[in-house]
Amino acid sequence: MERRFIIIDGSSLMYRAFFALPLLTSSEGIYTNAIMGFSNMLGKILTDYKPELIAVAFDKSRKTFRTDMYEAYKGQRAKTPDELKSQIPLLQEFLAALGIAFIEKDNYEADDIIGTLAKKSASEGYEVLIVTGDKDALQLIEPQVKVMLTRRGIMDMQIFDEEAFKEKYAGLEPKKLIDIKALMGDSSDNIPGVPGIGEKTALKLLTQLGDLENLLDNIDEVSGKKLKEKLEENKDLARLSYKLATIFCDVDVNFVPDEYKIAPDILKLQAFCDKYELKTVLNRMKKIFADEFKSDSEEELTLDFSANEMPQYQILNIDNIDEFKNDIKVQGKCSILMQTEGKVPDVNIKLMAICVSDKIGILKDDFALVNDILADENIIKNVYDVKSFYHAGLNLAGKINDVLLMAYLLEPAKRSYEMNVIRQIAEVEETTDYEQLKDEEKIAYDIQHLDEICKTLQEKLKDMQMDKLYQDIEFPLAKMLSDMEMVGIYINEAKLDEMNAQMNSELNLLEQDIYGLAGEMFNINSPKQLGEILFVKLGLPALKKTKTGYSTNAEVLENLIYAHPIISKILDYRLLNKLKTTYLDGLKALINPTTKRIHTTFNQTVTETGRLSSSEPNLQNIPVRTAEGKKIRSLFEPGEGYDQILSADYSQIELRIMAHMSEDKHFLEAFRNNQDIHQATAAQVFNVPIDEVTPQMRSRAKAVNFGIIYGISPFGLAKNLHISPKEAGEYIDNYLRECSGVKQFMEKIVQQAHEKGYVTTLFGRRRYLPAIKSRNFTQRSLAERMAMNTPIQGTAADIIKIAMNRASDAIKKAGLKSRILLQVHDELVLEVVDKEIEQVSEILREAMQNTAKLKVPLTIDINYGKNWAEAK
DNA sequence: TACGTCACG
DNA sequence: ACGTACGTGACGTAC
Repeated sequence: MERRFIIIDGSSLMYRAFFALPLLTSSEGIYTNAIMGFSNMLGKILTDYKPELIAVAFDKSRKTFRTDMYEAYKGQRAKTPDELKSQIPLLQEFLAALGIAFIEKDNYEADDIIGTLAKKSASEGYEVLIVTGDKDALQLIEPQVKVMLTRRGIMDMQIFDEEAFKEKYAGLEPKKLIDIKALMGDSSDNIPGVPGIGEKTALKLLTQLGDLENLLDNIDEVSGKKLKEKLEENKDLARLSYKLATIFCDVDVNFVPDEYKIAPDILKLQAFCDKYELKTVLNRMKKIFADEFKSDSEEELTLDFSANEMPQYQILNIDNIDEFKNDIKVQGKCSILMQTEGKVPDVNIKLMAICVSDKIGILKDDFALVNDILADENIIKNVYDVKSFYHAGLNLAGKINDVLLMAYLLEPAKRSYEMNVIRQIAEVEETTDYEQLKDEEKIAYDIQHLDEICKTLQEKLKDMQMDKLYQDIEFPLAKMLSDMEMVGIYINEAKLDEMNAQMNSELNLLEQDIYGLAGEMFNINSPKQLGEILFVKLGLPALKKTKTGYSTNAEVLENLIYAHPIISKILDYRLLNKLKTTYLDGLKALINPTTKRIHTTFNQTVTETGRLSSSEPNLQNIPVRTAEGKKIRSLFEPGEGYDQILSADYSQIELRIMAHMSEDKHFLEAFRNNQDIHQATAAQVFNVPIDEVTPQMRSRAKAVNFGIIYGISPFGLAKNLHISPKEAGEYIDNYLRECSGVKQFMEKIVQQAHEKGYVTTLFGRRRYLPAIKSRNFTQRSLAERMAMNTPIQGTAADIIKIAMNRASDAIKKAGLKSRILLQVHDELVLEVVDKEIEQVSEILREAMQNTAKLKVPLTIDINYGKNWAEAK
């Protein structure tokens, strides 16, 4: 057995747990959310790591509460320090019942105790895992000491060993965290650091000169005059910071293994949980310590499990699978769930559950046993997230009900569609404390009601007339998206590296120029520091404020461009820095080492309008508008065996949909005659012949057309055109008077939203807008603009989704090698071979232009070239 | 975690 | 008097 010692930072984890959960109270009014969160975390660690020894360290001073956090806390009444402190005795009581050592020492922080214990136990051969929410502890990492950090909330953990640390901190050793802190400081720990040095500079200096002492001895070697001065002036402060940042590993605590063995006392635990009404905590702990408790009190244990209605399941294998399959064939349907691991295109199945009638089976390794069931087109399958099945290489046939996609269509405004959310959408009650279950139990629990959930969701879809939307659009699209994701897109890494080096040197020059013009070093990336420099030190006029300070966005800066030479440098710096960090660094990190391609995720259940979104990386916002940006786009090239990147994009699809829906006669006519729509609009609203429309008139008309799509308002248009709201209002009035069809349509759609509470697309996709009844002007106005925009944006999304399905089928049917790689809302991007270009173009025209029979034609433009930038 | 900023349609 | 153009995702800073 492994000798594993887990040391928990009680202070920081209580604090995290306190914030992660809503404020809970027992009926006697005692706060219990921190203890609840803490016990969840403890339970998970005990189950996952089964440590031999465990200890919880605490700050004796208990000054573990930063006022800034709870003041900023939103969504409910702010939590107070007293509410946290009152839960500390509960934690002590809880740990005493579990027989877990609780250590605190006068004048020492939890970190110091942890450091000391880690050092001593490691030297006696223990594998140490420190669990904390405080990054400081990373300096304690050694070959035998790892640190587990909580990220968001408390249950999301990340383990750091030496390697992981180096990856995060520019290859530096964990011990160097102290040197980093000594330079950059830490406001939350009251470590001053050297003013003007942030993480970026600290890492650069330490990579160059090793450690703080060596750096302070060799300040000459540092580049940048200002930086040198700063270091020179603040030597003592840096040394003091170093001391403050160092965790003291020589506290007077002895490491006696026996003191840290876990010795739970069932009666005490029961009394504790009864007193504070922590039933789920008791159940969880009983399950974990089932063996210990069995000998003591058999009865308690049976009582315990009757509290939860857990499904019974069997582990399936070659010997018992046939009976299961027989049942499925007789029923003609089954439910299948799985858990996967790995990233596209290397996805493996971790766990699979299969359910027929009330029988639940779990497969742990030989997943191929059910391949014939999956491929049987006579068997209906209920699943969750069909795209992940395709990712795992499974061949699915027969009617597939994906509860994820169905739930999204029913309620597209949900932030997530975990199974518990879907149960709620299907109005199926949860009969257990779901979050407390282990993986295997969760999947068994999820699958037992899947058929019932599915039936409800299907009925709802049918009632709302969205069953076709599921069957004809969203479900087939999942396969298409999976194919695109797995194929990925090739990016020229050598060119990317070259561009990165080039941008780095340009950024360094700009940085120096900016520091020179400002007269000091500061963090250009910090809007706060930048605002201070521009509007206080340099005394430039502050034109706009944000809720936290001065606004420094591009619009503000452009207005100041003649006021000071620093402004244009900052704009250039921002542009280049954005391109480098988001695109060059961001894309490089996501190149798959095996395929050398980038595999984005197309999210099918994110937007409220029905659009797709793309993430990790987002390939729907690759630069195109500036010359510098186009260089990034030019990195995307056809992969091996392909000749060109081809782009097919809809021309003015949203305005065409608006024309169709509103039946405005001017728009219908302009599109039917294939006119330049903005020019035609200008002629109409400015009442001039079409060939007398000036470029300015056209660009104003264009802005108004955009405004119409977004849900027009004088303020928005005024801002966009840099005119007064009054003047903008006149434009709008004029426009709506001339285009009365548009006006009627917009009024009708807002009225419909009021009456029904939702708006729909041409294909029946629905978006609820409850705020439309709000008495708050801002919220109601926003809902009204959404009511106008969603049918247009959403219909465009429906149309391109259908087109993708059709195009993909046609390409497959024609047996072509060319393939679709990306969708960018109104554009499809393909890699093609030269000899197929004509045929592919023909297929795309047919698939995209004839998707929907609108009252105006839908047209596409096709372009191709040696890279994505040239396919324009 | 929240905010500001900026990339795209 | 109020105070916004619609829909996204990623990065960096500061809290």
